[in-house]
Amino acid sequence: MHTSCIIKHFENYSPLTERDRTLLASLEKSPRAYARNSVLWEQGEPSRHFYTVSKGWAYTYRNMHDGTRQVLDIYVPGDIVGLREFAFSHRITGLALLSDAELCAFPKTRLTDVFSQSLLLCNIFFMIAARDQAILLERLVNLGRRSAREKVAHFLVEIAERLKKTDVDTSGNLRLPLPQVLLADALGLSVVHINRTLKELKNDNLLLPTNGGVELLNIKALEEVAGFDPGYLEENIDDMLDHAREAQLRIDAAFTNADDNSEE
Amino acid sequence: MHTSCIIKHFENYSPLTERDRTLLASLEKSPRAYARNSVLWEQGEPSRHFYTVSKGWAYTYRNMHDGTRQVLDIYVPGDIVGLREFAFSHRITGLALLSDAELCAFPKTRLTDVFSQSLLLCNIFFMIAARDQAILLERLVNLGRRSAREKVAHFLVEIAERLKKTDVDTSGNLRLPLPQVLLADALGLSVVHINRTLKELKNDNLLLPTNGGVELLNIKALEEVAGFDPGYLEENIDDMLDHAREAQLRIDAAFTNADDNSEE
DNA sequence: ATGCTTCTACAACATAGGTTATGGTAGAGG
DNA sequence: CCTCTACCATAACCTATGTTGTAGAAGCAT
Repeated sequence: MHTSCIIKHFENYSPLTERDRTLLASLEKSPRAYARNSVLWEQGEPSRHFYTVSKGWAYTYRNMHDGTRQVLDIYVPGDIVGLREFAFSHRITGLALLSDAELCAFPKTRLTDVFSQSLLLCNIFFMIAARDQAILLERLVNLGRRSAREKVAHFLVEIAERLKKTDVDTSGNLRLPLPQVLLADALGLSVVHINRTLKELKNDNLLLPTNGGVELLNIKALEEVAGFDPGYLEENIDDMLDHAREAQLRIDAAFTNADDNSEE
Repeated sequence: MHTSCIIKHFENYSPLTERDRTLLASLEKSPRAYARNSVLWEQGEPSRHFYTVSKGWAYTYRNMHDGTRQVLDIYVPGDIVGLREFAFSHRITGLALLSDAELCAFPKTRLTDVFSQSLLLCNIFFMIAARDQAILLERLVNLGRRSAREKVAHFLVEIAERLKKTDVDTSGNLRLPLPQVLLADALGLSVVHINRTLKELKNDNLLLPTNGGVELLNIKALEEVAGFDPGYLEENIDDMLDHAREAQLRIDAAFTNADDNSEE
């Protein structure tokens, strides 16, 4: 039996009890493979499932009326996709793949069941949502108040940083499978200008545009260029999770107590 | 005794049981008044509380190294502030006021307690987080792929739309207390260009820059200019909440059962 | 009133980034 | 092998928006 990708992901945050693990596994259908450039859904379609990315790269986007598009976020292995549609019956963004990938679907409605059965998992889900927000926030800053050069550097560095929490190999030079059109649509720039900017950064020996992607040569220096401050990726959650774990124990105790009594 | 502002806010989403109401009220200290331009916190400070806005306007921002700043979101009465720091021990953005205001604080740590005691409230909190994300997403699109004119129109219209769900009077012309510097910092433009753009929109009879704010004269036409699609503000959540309510009933039943037995 | 400060207004000039166009390369598929 | 399709590269030219600077109006403290 394969190791569930969502369990692996959650154990990045906190050790899980056997019960939590069973619970998580229960809401996961087996992973499914998709080809590069597949569109998993378009904006407007009904949204009934979340997905976890177990292999490969994905991105969400929004098509504009004038034919342009905005890329909103990139997903790497271990990320959860679609959480933000919790409050919506329809997809508010499209999802497509940057590489061949494997994703696991699980139904939205079962999320509340999980909440009811494990306080710890409920808290972790909430934290993941908070982290997603922090990333979007930083992306906002990026679009609003940085030059093209800084934008590109910051975007690349952030993704490199996120990859570190993954089982993707990040030793040596890192190659990100991000074509220049995608960078343009993510950063609100034109492809031409992305190209100009990459050339500049290449001349400074910071990166190397390769076919269909970018190879990072000097992450440290890129962080410098970007004015990158990793604070928004470093959650500090142990307090909260301890609290949740204790509360869970109290609940369990109450239940067991009642059960014991009723069995006497 | 005053009506809790957070209860009012939550009842926008769903009717609450008496128990839910008590629970919510329990985590709320009484509202406190703050003066216009107060800074409630700076980025980097420890974050121990959430706030609900019961009166007035607030905004979050991020100061950049080069002295510029990015305004990230505006808050109107009924909004919850600080949820995104759930996963962080420190503030990742600053919070300041646009007008005299009243806010209620409640401690972060108690949120997990609420989660454990009411599935419905837990779900509503999650939905609010999802909605916040949807708003940030739209703001991203705004910054990435729209002209100054569209940006301004979209931003103003969105806020007008959000005000409708509030007990603020939205009949007649709406005056938003947003100075031009704030618009600039929110939309990634210079004050001068904001000024130019407002002048244009004023010539088209769409709005009227008033002292320290903007009066909207023709929201319909502004929506046209912005290409505004309100979908991202219209959650569809009844399914999820029904589900949560049922699950809560099942849990309660199990508990009561056990209790009854133990008291026999 | 007097002077602060904050916000608005507008002009002249500068530039980052957009647009259009053309050509190149590498892989995918018949 | 040839064609198609992605993606990349570079050039010439254009414009939306930024920068700097100056000035006036409105609110606020003394």
